[in-house]
Amino acid sequence: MQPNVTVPITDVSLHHFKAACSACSLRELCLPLGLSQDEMNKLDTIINQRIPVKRGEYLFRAGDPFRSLYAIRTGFFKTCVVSEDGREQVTGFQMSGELIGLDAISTETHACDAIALEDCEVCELPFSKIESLSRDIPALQLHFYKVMSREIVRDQGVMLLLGNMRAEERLAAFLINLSQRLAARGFSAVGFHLRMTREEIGSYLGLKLETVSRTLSKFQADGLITVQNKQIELVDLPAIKRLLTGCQGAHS
Amino acid sequence: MQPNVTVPITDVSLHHFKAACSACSLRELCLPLGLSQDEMNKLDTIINQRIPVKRGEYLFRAGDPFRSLYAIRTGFFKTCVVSEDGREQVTGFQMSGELIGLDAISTETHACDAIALEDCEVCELPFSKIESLSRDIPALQLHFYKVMSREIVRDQGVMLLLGNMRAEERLAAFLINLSQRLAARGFSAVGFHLRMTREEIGSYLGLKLETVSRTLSKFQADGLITVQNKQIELVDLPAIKRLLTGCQGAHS
DNA sequence: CGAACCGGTTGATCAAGGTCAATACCGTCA
DNA sequence: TGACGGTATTGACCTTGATCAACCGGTTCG
Repeated sequence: MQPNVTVPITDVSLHHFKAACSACSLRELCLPLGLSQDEMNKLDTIINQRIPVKRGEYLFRAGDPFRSLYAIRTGFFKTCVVSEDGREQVTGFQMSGELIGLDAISTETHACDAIALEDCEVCELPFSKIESLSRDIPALQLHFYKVMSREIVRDQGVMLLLGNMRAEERLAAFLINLSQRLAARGFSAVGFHLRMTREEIGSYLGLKLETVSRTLSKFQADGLITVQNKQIELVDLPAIKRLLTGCQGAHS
Repeated sequence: MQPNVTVPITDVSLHHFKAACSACSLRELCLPLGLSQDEMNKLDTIINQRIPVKRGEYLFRAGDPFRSLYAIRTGFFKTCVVSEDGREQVTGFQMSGELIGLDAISTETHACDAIALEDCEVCELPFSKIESLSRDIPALQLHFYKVMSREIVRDQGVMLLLGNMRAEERLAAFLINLSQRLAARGFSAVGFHLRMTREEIGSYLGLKLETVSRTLSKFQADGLITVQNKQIELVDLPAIKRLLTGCQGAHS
C-alpha cells in the first residue's frame, strides 16, 4: 500500500543543493540543445530544483489543480488513472530526464496520479513561467511542442500494444523498452532492477499479475531471461526482440 | 480497399472558397477564444483553407515528412499505425474541428496514417508558421499546448479502455463518445450514421469485427440501441451509460 | 444480367488469459 | 530473531472473445 501523502512543495525544500540546469547531467534529455548561457540562466531562475519525493508519495493526484510540470532528476515514477470502481490503469513509468504532468495543461487539473516508485528528486517547472519564457526562447517553445508530441507517439505505441499484442509480445516489448531507456541513461541494457510490482506491470500492459508472473517464468524457462524477484537479466536479447518482429518494436 | 493515393496539396486547390477563420463556424472548436481581429487576420494569412480530401484518400502517411497540421473542417478521418506484419491499430476517429498530425512534431515525420472515411475538407496549418505566430500570440501558444495535452488525456482514456474494459463496456464507451462529440457539433446525440466499418471499430477498441457485430446485436436485443447497417439509434442512453459506470465514462 | 466482392451477421468451436486458491518468498520491524 | 504483510509463483479451472466458417444483402462491374 502506498501511503496517502501528497508531497508538500514547500519553499524550504527548494534550498537544498540549488544546482543549475546548465550543470545538470540530464540537460540533453530534458532541454533543447544549443541554448545560450543567458537563456540557461533564465531557465535556472524559474525552475525549482531537486525537490525530494519519497517512495510511495504522490507528486500529484488526479483532480489536483495544475501549476507545474515536473522533470524527473533521479528515481522512478508511475502515472495512473483510476476509474470510479477502483480499477487502476498505469499509463506509464517515467524515469530521469522525463517530464510529467503534461496531461494537466488542457484542463488545468491533473488527469492522473503520479506516484514515486522509489525515492526521487524532481525539478518543478511552473507552467506560467514556462509559457512566457518559451515565447522568448523559440527553441524552448519547439522543445515543449516536441516533448508533448513524443508523448502522443508513445501513447499510440501503447495502444498498439494493448489492442493487438499477445501477453508474450507485451512483456517482450516492455522489457526491451525498459532496457533501451536505461541504456540511454548509461545503465546496463541487459541487467536491471524492476522498480514496480508485477501488478503494476500487469496494469500497464493490460494483463493480470499472474499472467505477468507466468510469462516471465516462461521466458526464463526458454532461456531468454533470468528472473530473481525484481532483478532481471536479459540473457538472449535478440530472441526477445524476435518475439516482437512484426509488432513495430518500440513504444519509446 | 482504400485506394493508395495521397492527396496532393497543390497551390491550385487552395483557391476554391478561400474562407476566413473568423467566419468559420468551427472557430470555437479549433481556435482560442478572444483573439483580436488583427490576430485573426494573421491566422488567415497562414492557413490554407478548404482543401478537399476524397473518401479513402490519405491526408498523410506514416513516414511522410512533417510540414503541417490539419484542422478538419468537414468530414471524418481515422488515424492508424500499422505494424510490420500488417496489423493495423486505429488510434482515433477525428471529426470536424479536430486537429490531426500532432504526433509528427516530435520526429518531423508522420507517425501514423490519416485516411478520410468520407469526402472531407481540411485546413492546412504550416507548422513553421504556427510556431512563429504562436510566439506573437500568447493565447495561440497556450491553445496549442492545450490541444496537445487534450490529446494526451484522450489517449490515457483509450489506454484505460483497452487495458481494463470488457467488450460491452468498450462498445458502450465508443457509442457514448461518438454521441457526445456529435452533439457538441449540433448533430443528434441519439441517431447517427457510422462512417467506419465494424473492422475499424474493432481495431480501435481492440476487438475483432465479429465481436463488434455480436455486441451491437446484443445491445439491440436488449433494447439499448437499434442497428441497421451503419445507422445507429441510441434508444436507451441512460442504460448504455450504466454499462460504463465505474469505467470513468468519457475518453474525450 | 449475373458474377464477384465487400461488409455484415450468426453459429460452432477453441484457446488465451482471467479467476480462484494454495503456497512460497522476502524484507521489515517489533 | 521470528512473525507478519506484501509480493510472487504455480496449479486447476472457467470465461471471454478469437477463430473458422457459412451465409446474407448490397453494390459494382464485366
